[in-house]
Amino acid sequence: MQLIAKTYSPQEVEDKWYKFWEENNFFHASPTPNKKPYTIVIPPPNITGILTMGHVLNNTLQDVFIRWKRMQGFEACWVPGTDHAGIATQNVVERDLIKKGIYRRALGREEFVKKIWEWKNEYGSTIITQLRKLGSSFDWRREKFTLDPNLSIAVQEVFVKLYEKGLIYKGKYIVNWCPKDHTAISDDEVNFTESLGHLWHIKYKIQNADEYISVATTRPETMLGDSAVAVNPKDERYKNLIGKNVLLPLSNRIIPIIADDFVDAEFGTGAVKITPAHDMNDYQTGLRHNLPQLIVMDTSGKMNENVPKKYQGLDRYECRKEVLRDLEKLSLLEKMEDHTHSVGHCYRCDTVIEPYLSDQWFVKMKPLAEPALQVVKDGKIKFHPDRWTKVYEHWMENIRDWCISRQLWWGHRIPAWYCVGDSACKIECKNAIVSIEKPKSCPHCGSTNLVQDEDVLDTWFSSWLWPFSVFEGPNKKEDLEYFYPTNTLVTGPDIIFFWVARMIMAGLEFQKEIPFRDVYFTSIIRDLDGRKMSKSLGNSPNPLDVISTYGADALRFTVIYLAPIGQDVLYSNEKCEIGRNFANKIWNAARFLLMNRENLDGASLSSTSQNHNLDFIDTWISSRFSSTVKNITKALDEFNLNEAVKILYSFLWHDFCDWYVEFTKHRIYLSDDINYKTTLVDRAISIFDDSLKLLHPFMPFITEEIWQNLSERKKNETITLQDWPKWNESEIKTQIENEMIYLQNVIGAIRSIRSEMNIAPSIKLNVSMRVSDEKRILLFEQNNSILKKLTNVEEFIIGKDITKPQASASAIIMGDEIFVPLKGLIDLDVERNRLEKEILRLENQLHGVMAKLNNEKFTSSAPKDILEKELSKKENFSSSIEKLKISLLELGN
RNA sequence: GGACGCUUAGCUCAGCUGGUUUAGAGCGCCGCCCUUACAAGGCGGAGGUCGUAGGUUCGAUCCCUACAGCGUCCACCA
Repeated sequence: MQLIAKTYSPQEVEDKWYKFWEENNFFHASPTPNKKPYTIVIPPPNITGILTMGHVLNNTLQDVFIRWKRMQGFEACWVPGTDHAGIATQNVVERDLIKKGIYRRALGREEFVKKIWEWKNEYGSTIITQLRKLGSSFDWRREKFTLDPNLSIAVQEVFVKLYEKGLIYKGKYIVNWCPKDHTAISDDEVNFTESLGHLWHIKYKIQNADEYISVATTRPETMLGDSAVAVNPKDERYKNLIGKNVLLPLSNRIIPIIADDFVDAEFGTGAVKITPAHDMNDYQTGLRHNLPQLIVMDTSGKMNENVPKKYQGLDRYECRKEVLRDLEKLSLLEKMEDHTHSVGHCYRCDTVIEPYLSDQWFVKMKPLAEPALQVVKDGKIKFHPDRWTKVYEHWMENIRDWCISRQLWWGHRIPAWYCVGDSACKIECKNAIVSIEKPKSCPHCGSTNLVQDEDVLDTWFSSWLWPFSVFEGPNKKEDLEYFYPTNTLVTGPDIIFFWVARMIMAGLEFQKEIPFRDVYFTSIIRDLDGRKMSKSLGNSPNPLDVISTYGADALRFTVIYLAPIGQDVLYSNEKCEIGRNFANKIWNAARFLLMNRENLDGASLSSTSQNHNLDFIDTWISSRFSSTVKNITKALDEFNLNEAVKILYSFLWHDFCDWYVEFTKHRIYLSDDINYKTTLVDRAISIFDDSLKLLHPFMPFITEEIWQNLSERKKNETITLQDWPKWNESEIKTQIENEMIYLQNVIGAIRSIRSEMNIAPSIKLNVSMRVSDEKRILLFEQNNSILKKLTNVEEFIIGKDITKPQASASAIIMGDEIFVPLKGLIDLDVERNRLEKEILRLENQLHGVMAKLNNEKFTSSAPKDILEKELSKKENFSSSIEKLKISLLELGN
């Protein structure tokens, strides 16, 4: 007997078992011909990340799938790893260095990258190591990092392939520029937030006329880069101005008034200033009208040399103030109104994005998107919940090219080279040479003076290869063949475009096969007020603290218990009491069994125990267990872990502990037969043993701890590798389950009467029952002494023709009448009240049934079985009412 | 502007393609119990006209329409 403590202490067992699992390599998977693979790749957390509740949910779900499949006999492979996270990491390390007085630019690229690697080697595995605390059964031998040499080669190969296929191009386009991070970011990395701004109306003077045209803008400072003023061609107000020029204030440049359909005559003044280098729409308009693209800011968002001297060097917002002040002085500011609009922010640092014209690399997405759209439409890849497929399809059908170059130092450098040549240089030499290796010389002029592109690739450009790049290495071919495509991807819906969609494209393009079959989109964890967990709000609990107070199992169980598929979860630490209390319940069930086992020690069991027939309750619990296995397996197959955990909770707590153990307890106490007792305990242990297996994927630590103590185990035996229980359809016995419901109701009724009549638990009662059915009488006889224990009844008098004792409380259970003589124990008014209330309730029910039955349309068109059910309901209700009325009458006498 | 989701007990949510549930669970609440596994527990109980208004149907928490509130995503916003 080792389970002595009355309450379970996770802290004392969790680390021990993780170490045991890891040292025995239970989680390692390798291609095994006679076993089916089941593969999950972790959504690689950023190396700068710390463990959040989001990670907890995400990784718990994956671990449940993996552990379950492993027990089902699959070669289950869960690949751990981390993401280099370009901008995020570079920022973190740069900030770190600044504290030490070291500056990135002074350090130089090579040294700075070296510093990041040092940082990575020290802190980069923090988060993934923390996942051990959660019990995650990763194949640690396969841990990967997106910047590992093998994975980097994969990135470069893919880049070259796409380039050669014409799907990667370089060009000057307007992109989302982050002035703080000094890099372009993709459309998807921009967060729009509504904010209150202003709409300024500025007067531009028409050239050679004493007339003005007013333009409306939210960004006056960009007027320094204006190339035109546009109006709608149908706008009567401005028709005569089209083709004329205006004098751009402050810069005093002459720019044309042009007509373009995109201008909405209703908005603002109906005239728009066009700044092709600093606005997405204006950029397009500029192309249509062949307008000059004047860049007026530098990469930090400060005004550059293309603006009048007084504005040069000013930050864009300071410049705005100056421009407005100057316009005011010139009386060119017609009016200012409040205007709410959405403003793009950098998803990393929240700085306001500047649309910025620059040289960038892009991936042409349409050709990649088409097959990726198809596999989802065809159901080859399924989303759970399904509604995300619509979102996916919409995005894929309207996909835009992907800007993949980043002006950072940390990441995969673009494998493109430029001739910076010699005197012999030709125009073609300026073109990029795309190649994994540095070319020996320029193919055009022969110069050996070549430099690599300064930019690195978007982090997602390595992430989208993750489901197959993780298998890069010496066994690449076998591993890929065996483990790819992976089975299930578990991730948040927030990265459906960033990551999920792109992985599908990359899988199909480079492996000619989908990367995974099912995508499980997790819930978003929020606080009790429904706010997203975030560092700045300080509302995100540290999972490690939660684990140390409640235990990893409790945390795992709780998040799954709280997270139905596709719904957000409102979480607070206190909710972990659900999991903790459940763990404790399991713990005590184990204590009960083992204490009894110990008391019986010495009794031999094997041969004699076989001689004892199964009691009613044994058949019942087997039936319940089989249903439970069946239903849990079904729920897991359907990705419904929340449902699975509830089924298990209810089975273990209510069926097993509340009823089966309670019955068994009294069977043990009532018997003198040591063999019988031993049989009972062993049966209970056997069912409990199997139940622990069902629970193991959800609560790996406590189940291992108990399982190891439940019987003699061989060295290095583990619940982790036990077979997932199978159910036997023939053991599911509806008849038995109904009989049990009957008994539960009888017991419940007696307890209820006792409680409502305020009869002390210590007072023994006598109970008579008028039972119609022979089988039920038999059932009573079989369980008589246990029923007496469970209800504290002195004597049951059961029969078909029982007369109601005087002054007794009564109740009706599934047609049978039960009488509890009260002989002065209580005020009969209480009972009268109780009966009247019950009669009223039944009468209401009957009323509803009669409404249906009196409706001819119902009786003529309802299906037969429904009709019969209503008829039998009617019978039951009216006979019950009658019986209760008689009881009520007798009470009055 | 477009799409999606949510609205059921005081709180957080189930209710899986219309009649088997007398609308359930956990927490909270009320009452009784420290009964030899468990007070992180046991037993009993109160509490809901299933967001509003229509419609389909013999029958609607469930299907349809409109509306309201909350939330999310996409697009656009001079």
